[in-house]
Amino acid sequence: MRSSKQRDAVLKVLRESCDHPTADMIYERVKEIIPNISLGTVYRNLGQLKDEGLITIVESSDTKVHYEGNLTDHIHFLCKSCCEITDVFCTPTVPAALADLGLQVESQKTVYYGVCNTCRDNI
Amino acid sequence: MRSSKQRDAVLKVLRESCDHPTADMIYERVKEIIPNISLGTVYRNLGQLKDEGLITIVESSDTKVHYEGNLTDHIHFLCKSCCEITDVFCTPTVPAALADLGLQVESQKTVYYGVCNTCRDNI
DNA sequence: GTATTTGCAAACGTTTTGCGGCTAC
DNA sequence: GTAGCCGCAAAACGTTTGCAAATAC
Repeated sequence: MRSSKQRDAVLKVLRESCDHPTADMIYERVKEIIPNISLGTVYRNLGQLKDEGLITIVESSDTKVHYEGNLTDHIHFLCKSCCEITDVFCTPTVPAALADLGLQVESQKTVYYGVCNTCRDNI
Repeated sequence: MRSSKQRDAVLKVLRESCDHPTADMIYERVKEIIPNISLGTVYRNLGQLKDEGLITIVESSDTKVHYEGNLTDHIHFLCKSCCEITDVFCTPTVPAALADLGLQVESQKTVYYGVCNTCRDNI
């Protein structure tokens, strides 16, 4: 992967974003640095950065894909009403930490990542 | 919400699916019950069933939306390789339960649901 | 010099929507 | 009878891709 100012700008924007922006939100922000960047370039770079493990995708129930530039270990609080995701940095007892923030947990969903047995056998 | 055989069929298919099908997967399965159902109807009913809380959306990193008809409390194991989601029903120590299934956890992501402070103030 | 990246625009796949006819109640 | 639902098809939306020019090394 060669260096490019477009990719640097996309990564910089994502590192400085504490929300979980979609591709077009990132596009709008990157345009402030490189006004003539194209949306296709943003998508291509997001894909490459993801493949390199420099950014992650936030699992969402949205049609749009949400990106995350903060790789620090943390969990997400998702508002049922506005769907906004609040980052919560890990503490021994997460629900207690959320309660301190005034956030009342109604339900939770946990996703564990790894390689399933079928795939492991095929590699 | 009035009853309709189309919506009943969509719900039945989802209740009997242990994978986490997308709208067009559901469409294909419902067509076996109601051959002339249209894709638009499937989408409309999925939206209504979701609004009624009878089904949920699986948070995914996909462009397509995945649906879930199993409302029993459980967590998801997502394969990094094939992206397939395995349901794991709750046990006191989840990673141990996964180890018993031969699934090695590399990382995890937890999402808590509720209503954020801003939304609570606006209601 | 060449392999990678870019901007642009067209193509693609998923989801939503408008419409006239049908159905449940 | 009428409000809600349907099938159909077109539109809308997010994302991907092909191409010729520009760029990094």
